Amino acid sequence: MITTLKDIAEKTGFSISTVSRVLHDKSNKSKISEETQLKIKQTAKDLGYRINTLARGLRLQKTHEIGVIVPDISNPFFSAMIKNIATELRKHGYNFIVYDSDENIVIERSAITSLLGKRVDGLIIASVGQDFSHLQKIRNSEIPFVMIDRCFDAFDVDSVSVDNVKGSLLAVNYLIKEGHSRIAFIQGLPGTYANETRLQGYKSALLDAGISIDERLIVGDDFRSLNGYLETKLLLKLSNPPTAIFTAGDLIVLGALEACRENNITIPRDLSLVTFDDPIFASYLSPALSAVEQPVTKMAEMAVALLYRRMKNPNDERRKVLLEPKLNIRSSVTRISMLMNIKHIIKTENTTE
Amino acid sequence: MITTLKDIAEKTGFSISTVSRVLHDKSNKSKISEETQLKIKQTAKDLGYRINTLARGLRLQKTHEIGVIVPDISNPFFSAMIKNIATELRKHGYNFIVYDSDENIVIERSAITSLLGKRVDGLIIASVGQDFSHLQKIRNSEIPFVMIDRCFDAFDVDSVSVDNVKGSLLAVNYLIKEGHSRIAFIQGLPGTYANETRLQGYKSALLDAGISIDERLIVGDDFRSLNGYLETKLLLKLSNPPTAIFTAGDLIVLGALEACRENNITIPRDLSLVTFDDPIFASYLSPALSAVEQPVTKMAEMAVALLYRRMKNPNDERRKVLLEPKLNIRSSVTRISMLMNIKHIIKTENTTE
DNA sequence: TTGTATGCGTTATCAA
DNA sequence: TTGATAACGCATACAA
Repeated sequence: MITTLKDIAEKTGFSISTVSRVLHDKSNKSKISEETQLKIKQTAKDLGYRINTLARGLRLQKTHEIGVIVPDISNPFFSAMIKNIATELRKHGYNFIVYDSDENIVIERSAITSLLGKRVDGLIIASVGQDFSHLQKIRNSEIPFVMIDRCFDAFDVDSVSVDNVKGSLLAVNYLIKEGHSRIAFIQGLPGTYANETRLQGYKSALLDAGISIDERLIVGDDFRSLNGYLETKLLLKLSNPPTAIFTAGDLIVLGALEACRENNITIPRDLSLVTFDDPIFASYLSPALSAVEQPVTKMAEMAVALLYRRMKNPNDERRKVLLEPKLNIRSSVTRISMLMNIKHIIKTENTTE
Repeated sequence: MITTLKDIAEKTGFSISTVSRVLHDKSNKSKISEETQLKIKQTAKDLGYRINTLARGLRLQKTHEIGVIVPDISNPFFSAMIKNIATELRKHGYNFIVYDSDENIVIERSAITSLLGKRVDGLIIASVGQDFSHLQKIRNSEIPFVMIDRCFDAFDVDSVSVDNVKGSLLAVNYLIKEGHSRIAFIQGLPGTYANETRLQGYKSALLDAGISIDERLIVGDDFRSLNGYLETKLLLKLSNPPTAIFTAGDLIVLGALEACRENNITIPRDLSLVTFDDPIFASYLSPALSAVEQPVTKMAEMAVALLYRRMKNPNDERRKVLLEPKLNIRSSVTRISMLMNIKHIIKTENTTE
């Protein structure tokens, strides 16, 4: 059987309250004799007592737990984020519970329900992000929460994300500077904050450079690798294929690489590639991948800081923090001239039946 | 305020039990009039009622939660494992809570305490694995649990892991077949099941081939990338450096690659490389990495199956499941002749000051 | 068909 | 210094 305070009380002859005080009350208010303390602590140990946090949480109306929801734990960006959030929360003495919504808003909703059912003291959410009606409800209740990475412009809550528009600008401007004008964008999940802002950056970079937007070069609908694979295959089949691809996330680019390899496309010779996100393995890929890096650690720190502030001062004004992205130039982009561009087109037409 | 059954009872005029039955009792035992049901359900919705799972768990002595502990969420192998466990548990209608022990046995212990405090119905643990006294306690209590990936031979519990010895044999035999005899092994955390079994496979492969073991070629002490980096640097400085390195995990090999790049070592020309674990990005690395693949999905399925079985039949005999590894040969290994071997040594001495 | 009463394990208030 | 008791929110045996 699982040992409870009652068991210890019966065994030692003291009351439940005394046992509880000895075992859990740090406040030192009531002085309990050394002898009693020792006896109780010893039998607690003997019986393998472990506090029931369900009961404690119920009684205290506080769990000291923070709920965290991310769209995909196996995405290196998010697993790094989780690690950093964990470290940060531990400093504040909080525990946390992670949920993976699998990029699925239905699962996200049930994750929130589940977390609120557990009466977590706060919530950090990287939303799938197509809709925020379910989040509106949280904001209206008194539970503190902050959004991270996947936010909504139109939704007034504490949030921290990277400046996605700027990140895309950095990447696409770089491609343009290297002579590219047919630049494709493989999107993540449409309608999500991360995707729309990155798309926006892509478009304005082109527009600013006087390059008109070719809608056939804006493709894809998912942040996972299969999407990158499929869309790259299709892009390569275009009669006038792009000379460069900019992908919206680190998993997408992996799929793109796979497609290129299958089609015997050598990067950067035949095709240039830049991606949003800069996973740990980017510099070891073949070729080393130029990528837009997000400040994950800082994002996690900020998110926890915002959450903590909101827990202490529930009525502070809400803040939206935008962090700086950074372009890491490696070797997946080639400089092209007009002539090379034409050569490239002819060649691609021949190789991809 | 957070809505409770009581609030709904007061608002509708029915008793708490009736409300509870309408909202949660699927057993259809007590017939409650359509009218009552509708009224209660409606006000529950209006008031934004969410069940308090702390209270329910306390009352039911069942939480329908499974605790999962892994040494490092950001390790692609474990994050993939988590995803698969999640999928599998969902099928059985279970929720789950993940903890990251950060390869730290102290954190692992507190994770277990925390999880048991939450009264999870079962536990799946990939232990840091140097010691199992804390796990012994769990086994002696009645909570079902299974170990995954990181097990203990001497500890009789349900467990599922890959045949690590065989995995190493596969990798090292392959290197030997390609002409290598000076093969280094960069370990993970010593004293852990995964590490010791992989080391054992490494050693017996060498011994079987009549190659004596050079202890200077067995290095490292951690599954993370920094370890791979440092040890590779040191190995390259040896007066008689290895012609091949076998690493114990996917993060280690990333560090090794970094070290090689910094020292202008070209793989596989100057050095061959094989690793345990086959992360999603292995085939896109430069060069594509030959790797020992673990059947993650099957491992997760088996773990959940074992756990489920133990929950239904607590007294079944305990099982240790060993799954088959698979060597994926790509292009990080070169065949060497005796002559090349000598050339290599001379060259390496020149390049690495 | 619905209500009453009890207890799950804990903490806090009040009393001794 | 210690104990009795109520309450947290819920589910269920038993009553009505």
